[in-house]
Amino acid sequence: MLPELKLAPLRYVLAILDSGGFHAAAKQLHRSQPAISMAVRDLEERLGQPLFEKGGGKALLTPFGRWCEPRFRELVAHHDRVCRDALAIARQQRGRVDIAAVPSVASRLMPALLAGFLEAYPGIDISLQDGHSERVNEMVLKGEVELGITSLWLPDDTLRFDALLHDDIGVVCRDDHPLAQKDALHWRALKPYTLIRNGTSRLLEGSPAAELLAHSTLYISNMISLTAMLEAGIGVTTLPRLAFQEEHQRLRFIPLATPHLERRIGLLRRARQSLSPAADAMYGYLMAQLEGSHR
Amino acid sequence: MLPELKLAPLRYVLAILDSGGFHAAAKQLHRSQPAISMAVRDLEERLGQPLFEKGGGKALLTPFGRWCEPRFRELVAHHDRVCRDALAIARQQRGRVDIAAVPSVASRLMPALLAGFLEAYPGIDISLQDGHSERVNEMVLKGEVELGITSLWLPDDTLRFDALLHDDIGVVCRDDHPLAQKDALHWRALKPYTLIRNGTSRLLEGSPAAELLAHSTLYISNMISLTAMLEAGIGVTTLPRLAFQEEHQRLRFIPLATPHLERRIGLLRRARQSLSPAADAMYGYLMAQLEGSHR
DNA sequence: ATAAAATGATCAGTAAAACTTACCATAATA
DNA sequence: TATTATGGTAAGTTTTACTGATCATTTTAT
Repeated sequence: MLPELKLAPLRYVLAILDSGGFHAAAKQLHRSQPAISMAVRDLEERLGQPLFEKGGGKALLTPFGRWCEPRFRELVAHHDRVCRDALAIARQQRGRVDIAAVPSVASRLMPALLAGFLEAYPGIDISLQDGHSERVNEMVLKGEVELGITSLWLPDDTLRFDALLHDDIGVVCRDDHPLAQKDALHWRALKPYTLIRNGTSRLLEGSPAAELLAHSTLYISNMISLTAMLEAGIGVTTLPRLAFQEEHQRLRFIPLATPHLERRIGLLRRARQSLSPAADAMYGYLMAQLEGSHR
Repeated sequence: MLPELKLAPLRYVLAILDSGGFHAAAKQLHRSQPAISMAVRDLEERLGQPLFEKGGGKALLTPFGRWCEPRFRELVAHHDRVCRDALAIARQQRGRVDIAAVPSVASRLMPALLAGFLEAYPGIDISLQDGHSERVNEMVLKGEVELGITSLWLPDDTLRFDALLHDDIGVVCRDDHPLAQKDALHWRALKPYTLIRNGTSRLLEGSPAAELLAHSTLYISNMISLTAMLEAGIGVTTLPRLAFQEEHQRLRFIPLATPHLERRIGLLRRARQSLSPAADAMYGYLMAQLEGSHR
């Protein structure tokens, strides 16, 4: 029914018009002149009407050709636009990544990392949102973000986790607390004190130290509230080192030596789903930057 | 630099998405399945990114592929739109003709002709304007109209004239005028009477009757004014038969027998310029309708 | 007026592309 | 576990697009 107008002949026609003749167009397009003639003739046959006047020695458009010219230009321009945009995205010169990270990573690690990424990939837009690890997990799973930076939650065959760094668990208390002078702790050393649980406390689960959780009666999810509690000397808590905010001068972080606990922070992505070029750039960048640096 | 995205592979991709698989798309497109696979792979290589997920058995888009899909659809749709419109014009199902005609033809011949044309070519828009032959000539020459219907003015090698009909020159006078009873006239019979010249009077030039013009002191260009003058009995005039309005009951048309003068009415178009498909339809229609009918 | 140079068209042969048939590997289905 | 999907691969064929040589006209220059 509809003949297929290939783009090359359309370009030939436009080149003829722009350069003023078949020979000039041929040179411009690095083709032989008969190639141009034949392509134009084929195009005219498909359309059922000549585009160029046949008589004179010069290449002049017919009225039909004059009607066609602007549409051909638009169509070719449209093609080139789509082509250019697609390539820019494929080449990671443009695009967008949506990332989610646990708050500690988002606030402690990402600023420097994103600054470097923004410089390396100036055309890529980034959206970063934080959430606790469960929420990050869910966002990746639901496709709300392409990449998550989190501690591994539930190993899932629809998700893929690539470890980036290990983050030791420790105890945080005020500097005048009896524990504050220690260099390393055994979990039993915490038993006499009030333990404030927080969002990261479930990292203790499955270890001997889990016993502490059972005796804890205070749970604070918000990090700001938690540090306020600790600064008020109400109790102690456990935190991964990365989640410990060093700028609080009266708080101390003491590594938990026995059991040695750590969370594995890494990149989370859907397993059977490839990344967008922009996300792939981010993925590669993060892997390269954090490879070995904190392990 | 920019790779050329051929339209066929884009259609393949869309067909895969619409039909849900490579095999189904192949059947729908009347191609073999490997043809689809190879075209898609080639397209992916050109873009530098896969469009479909490789792992699973099903045809699922990558994020990059999801970005591409709507643009591919738009591009293909754009192509089809241009293609369809161009074909409609080429096939004379749509388009526009601008015509100019001398007033007599415009009012006496064109109504019936255009009615027929409108029926035969329902998609074609027509613009008809009238003007004296010199003006029609100029409009065709300047490209203001594609076709003129006029008596040949100056044979010009940039214009082409195709005769349609011969229009006899005669004398017009009131029914009580001495000449009104004659069947045919010799030019000298006019000498005693007041001759009113009009726009068609120069048709007498170059004939013996031209002598009459020298003695005429009244020139009326407007046909309504001219008939009013004739009805008032002020004088007589010469007119081609087609320009004589038979609905004026008190006016008579007497053919000029000696010299036998006629104007050749025909189609005027630019010589070295082909017609738009719509104008070509009009040209062919008019030639067919008037061929022989009035000659 | 004549020669020279330019225009686009034509034709045969060739290189490139797109496609088909046959077959393979893998994943979902019965 | 056999079956029937899926899509991928390879060799061979058809189709398309192109080149090089040549021609007919028209325009330009002498």
